[in-house]
Amino acid sequence: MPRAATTSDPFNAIAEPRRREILTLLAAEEWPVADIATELAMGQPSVSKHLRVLLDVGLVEVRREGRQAFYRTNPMQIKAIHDWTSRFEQYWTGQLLRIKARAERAR
Amino acid sequence: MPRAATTSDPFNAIAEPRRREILTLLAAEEWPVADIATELAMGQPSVSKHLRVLLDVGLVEVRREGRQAFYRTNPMQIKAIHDWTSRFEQYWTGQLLRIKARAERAR
DNA sequence: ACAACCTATGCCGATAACGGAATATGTCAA
DNA sequence: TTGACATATTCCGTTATCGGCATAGGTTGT
Repeated sequence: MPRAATTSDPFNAIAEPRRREILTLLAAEEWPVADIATELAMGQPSVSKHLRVLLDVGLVEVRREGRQAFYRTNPMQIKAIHDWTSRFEQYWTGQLLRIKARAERAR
Repeated sequence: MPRAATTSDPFNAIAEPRRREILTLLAAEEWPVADIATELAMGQPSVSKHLRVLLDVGLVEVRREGRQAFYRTNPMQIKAIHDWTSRFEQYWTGQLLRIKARAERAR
């Protein structure tokens, strides 16, 4: 059995490097599909398919205007992933403090 | 072409729900393989395979002692993912502020 | 209505991923 | 050495995923 569908799990949607590129691009402002394809050197159908996945998990939003579709990142969904990783924050700060202390003992 | 191998991309390794469970369990303290399997109700070979993936991308570390292998989460690698999501932080805080402002205007 | 345009979807072949069962590797104790 | 124990790997069948190409939908302008 393969993993949970990309269309239902934000973590899985993020797993694809191309989709992370798209999210980064669309973070600051909305982009039409064709421009995304040009900017990231991808085929238009490929971009549309990735956007479809990102849309299904709520990582992007669309605004349709005539025959164009403007996509933009929905940061709140990325916050969900950020929050999950934050649960480990106490451990890596502890680790960083130990590394720092060791460095100071060494000099 | 499928996506980048789980063994080379931390984001991809994290995409599997079972592996996230393992990481959460191993965050506070190290665990031997058999205990992980019992705790999470998974088969031992399955756990070993997931740990292998997590080890390859550096998300866990091992300490071998006799015939046991104690695994623990390596928080620094999770920090890498955390850092990527942080690039979007300015956008979701902005979004939260707008929601808050709208709520206050409404009451 | 027709053509140009932008975007979405369907089909294809190749590939990686998963779980489960069996088995291999390695370690300890008698 | 032999057997019990802990973990790792291999094999197998099933399924999701990706890119590329062709094409379908929907919109605008003539």
